[in-house]
Amino acid sequence: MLRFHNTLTNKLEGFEPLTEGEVKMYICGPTVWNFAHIGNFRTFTFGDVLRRYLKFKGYKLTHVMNLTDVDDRIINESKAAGKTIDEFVQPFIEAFWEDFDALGNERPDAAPRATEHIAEMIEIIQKLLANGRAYEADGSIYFRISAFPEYGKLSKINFSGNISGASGRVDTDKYDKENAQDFALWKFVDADEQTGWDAPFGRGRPGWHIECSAMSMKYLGETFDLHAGGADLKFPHHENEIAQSEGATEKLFAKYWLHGEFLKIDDVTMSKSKGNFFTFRDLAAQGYSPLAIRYTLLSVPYGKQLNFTFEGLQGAESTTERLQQFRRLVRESKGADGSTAEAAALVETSLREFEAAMDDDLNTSAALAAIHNLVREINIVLSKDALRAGDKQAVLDAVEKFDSVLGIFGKEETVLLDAEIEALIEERQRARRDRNFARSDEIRDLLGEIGIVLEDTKDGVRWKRK
RNA sequence: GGCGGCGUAGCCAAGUGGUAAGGCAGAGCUCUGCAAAAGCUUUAUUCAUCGGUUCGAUUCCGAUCGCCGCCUCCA
Repeated sequence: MLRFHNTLTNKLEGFEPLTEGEVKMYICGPTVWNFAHIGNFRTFTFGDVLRRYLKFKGYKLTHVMNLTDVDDRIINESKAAGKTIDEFVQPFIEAFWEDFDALGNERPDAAPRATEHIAEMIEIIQKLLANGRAYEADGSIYFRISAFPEYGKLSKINFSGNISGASGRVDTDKYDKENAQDFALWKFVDADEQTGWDAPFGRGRPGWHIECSAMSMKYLGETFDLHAGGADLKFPHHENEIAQSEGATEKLFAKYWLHGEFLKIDDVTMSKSKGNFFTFRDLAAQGYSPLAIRYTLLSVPYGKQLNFTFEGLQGAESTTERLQQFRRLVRESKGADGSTAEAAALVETSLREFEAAMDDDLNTSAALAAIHNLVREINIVLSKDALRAGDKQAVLDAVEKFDSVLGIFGKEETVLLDAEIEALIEERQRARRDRNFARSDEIRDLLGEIGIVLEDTKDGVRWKRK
């Protein structure tokens, strides 16, 4: 039974979608004002594994992830650059998908942009104005928290007390709001302001949270199964989404809320001021493989903080190479026909443990352990030259299943020897037979220079690209 | 100040009231003309510290120390 930690109830709950066999899921996507960093991608990769595992479990899935392409920062920066929002944001959207794809993530079924859904946002705001849960003040339309008693049910923050006083961060005198916690749904702009949209209640631009309410409900319905995002979005973003959506529809917004925890670097929060801020592109430029980065992001369950270190990333590099090597060894094995009970049991155990781990709130650490155990055990069988043809297929099938969820084995290279490379390898073999080691080493070095690594095994020469 | 999480070998870490998964690094071995690569084996009497509950605690409770997050835009 698949279970998730639901932030809404703060419990591990069995997953029961609203409609049997179908899941509708929304994940908060990036704000495309800059290149996404690996912390962002931890969340999106978690979302990807969530997506893939739901499909693995046989659910018919609709998966939506938004792109936030309007907020104060984007507006200010695009103005400063003398560009329209579209012009400013476009390169970052392209870069985002490039990185997203390179990390082996599957694209969501829909990736709507906020600026293309202003009409839907306006509609929600109108409903809230009509039912008294929104009001105009101080050049904005605000959500009236006092009219939504359940406010705080996700983040468990108690607003009856002294947050404004204690935090010292909200200067209540500065606003004309009824309540310091009331948040903006819409901000009015002057008629001649370029960045603005006309609405029945006045020209303006949307607040920070309304977009996700509008887009999720448009594509998934007023009530849907799963809403996920980074832990930092819990409050205020997700809390406000709930307030706006449920405040407008009077219906449950999302049944399960999952939150991906933060990624730390050397035990410190990632931040530009500390100089420990890495984008995916930084790491790729340093020569780290997307596969190893993905493996690192998945090595710790999504609900726990992950401590990113270069030592760990280097280790992931070795680990993913080992996994690829394993699949290659199995693929190339030439055992007798038939199968053995032992090998079948190893595969069966590994698959069972893998699924049990993933069922347990996507415990990827334990799932990886199940895979590594199979790799080790089958390697032992392989070293005795005893992997039967039937078992070989079973192992390959298992690997394919694992990888349909985690995506850590990478693409299989089609091993096609260039005639030239093949000829050189043959020449080297002749030289070795003749004990002309000077020549054989020369050839090995030559191939090494063009990135071909030779491995002499008892079954002959194996080669791979470095 | 309020709320929440974490502290397990050199590093990344899973996990459980009954005696510590997995990966990396290290060490040894196999293979080999030598290498490289690969594979195997091995690596914590112990789970931040101090008390308590228990037949038994790393796991439950309390205290202490340290780290992280949210409360403000943020994955």
